[in-house]
Amino acid sequence: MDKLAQGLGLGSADMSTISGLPYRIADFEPMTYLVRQGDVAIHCGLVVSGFLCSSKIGGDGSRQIVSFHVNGDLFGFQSIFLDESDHHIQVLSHASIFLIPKQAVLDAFEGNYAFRQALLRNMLKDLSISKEWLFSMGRRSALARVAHLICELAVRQDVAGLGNGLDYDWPLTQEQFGDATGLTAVHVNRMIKALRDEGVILSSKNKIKISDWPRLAKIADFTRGYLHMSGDVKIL
Amino acid sequence: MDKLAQGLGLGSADMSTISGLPYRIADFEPMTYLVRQGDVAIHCGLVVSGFLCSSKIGGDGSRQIVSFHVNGDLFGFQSIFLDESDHHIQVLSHASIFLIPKQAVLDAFEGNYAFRQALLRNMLKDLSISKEWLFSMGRRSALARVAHLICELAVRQDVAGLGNGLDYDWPLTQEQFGDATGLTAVHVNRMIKALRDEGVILSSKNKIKISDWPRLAKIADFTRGYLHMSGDVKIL
DNA sequence: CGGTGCCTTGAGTGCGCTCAATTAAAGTGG
DNA sequence: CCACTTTAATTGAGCGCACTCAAGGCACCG
Repeated sequence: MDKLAQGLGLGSADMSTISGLPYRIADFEPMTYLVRQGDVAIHCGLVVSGFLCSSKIGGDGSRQIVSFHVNGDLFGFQSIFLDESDHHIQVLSHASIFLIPKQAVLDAFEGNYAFRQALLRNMLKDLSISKEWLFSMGRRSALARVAHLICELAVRQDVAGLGNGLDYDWPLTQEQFGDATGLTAVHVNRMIKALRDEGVILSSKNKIKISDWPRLAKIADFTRGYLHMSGDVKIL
Repeated sequence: MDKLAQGLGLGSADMSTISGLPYRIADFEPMTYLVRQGDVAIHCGLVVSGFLCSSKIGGDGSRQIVSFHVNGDLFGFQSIFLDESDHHIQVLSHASIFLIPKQAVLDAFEGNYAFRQALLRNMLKDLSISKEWLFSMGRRSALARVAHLICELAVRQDVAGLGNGLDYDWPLTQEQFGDATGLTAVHVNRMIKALRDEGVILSSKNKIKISDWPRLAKIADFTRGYLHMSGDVKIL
């Protein structure tokens, strides 16, 4: 619960504001969908623990992951003013989620200073990450994109209190990795191999260890500014 | 001024809230930068008239446009909680802009219901568009991406009260078009030619006319849901 | 111990890029 | 009003990055 407050950028004193909401906590199995594209979403969410993604499916069935959600992240707010969700929200690991009814979110947004500020910060961060991803997709090579996402998740998982800085649980299959970077699973595999051969990472199925952060960051053209993290990051 | 209120989704009664802010209106020449990546931004903005873009420059100098701003759009809010801007904001046409000091934005966000709601809607829209662009960049072909941006700008300019639905002023050079779609100017040129040859658009240097909207939307895999427009659109 | 998912690697193809040259359009100054 | 400059659009030729299709390996799980 304290980690949660931290993740939201709230002091423990403010936590009453969050726990004052008519939330309910629910646990989910890996690969379950919280919201499907086209559904009418009734809840917004806050990740207590676990790893989620939002994705869009195109007319021809192709899939693009558009964001990840880790501990402390708020998500699902686009649907506040939109009846049908224009994206999926999917749990990728075991996860515990605060579910907050849409109307309660709007009420808290109006009535609760700490929540309002937290939501604003969260949305600005989300927006900033989206735009960095846009840059990645448009202008970075496959190798740089793969390296960049590894860097981003290292920092975000670290800030979320997971893993050990340069050494963390890798939450994605190569298929999902490809869906997030706009690549095919096959090509993601080759890029990971290239990074391994270069000696900048060590990876096994569910783990990753960054053995040469400066070089990886260089390959990725990674700077953490866009993550809007206030500090307390072990890396760099 | 009424168009402005409309763009913000505010009734004319609420306009006092906006004009109560300590704004100043400034006019800008095409191609001027309002904010540069790395600058400390002191203002946020609201487009009264004109066409702007936000862009990011990578370590190697490559450029990616990450969003456009048309009449009624609020922009530059990422810098509220971030000292240095992580992107450029550039005026592409002659433009009139409300400039609102950062602190006044925060004050209005706390003290002014209409402004708070407008900002929330604006950010959700911005986020939603970013994610649609991510899908475009990751999963759509060059032809579809080009077609998709033509569709998006048609609808947005239409809602902003510009142009004539399917017939509007095209605000971008092919270089900029490429920067927005993650393509080179040369390839954008070829894709436009393909759309012209297909008979779905007519284009001259500064104008575009969509001669077959259904087929263009089909090629683009375009649906306007993600634009969060409440209605009043001539197209479709 | 067979099944099933995921990772890995190879071979060949094509989309979008690079480099380069030409044309068209829009200023700009004499 | 016309030479001159500059910026944008257009088109061609060739290349390479990432894709597709395909086969095999490895680990986990019934």
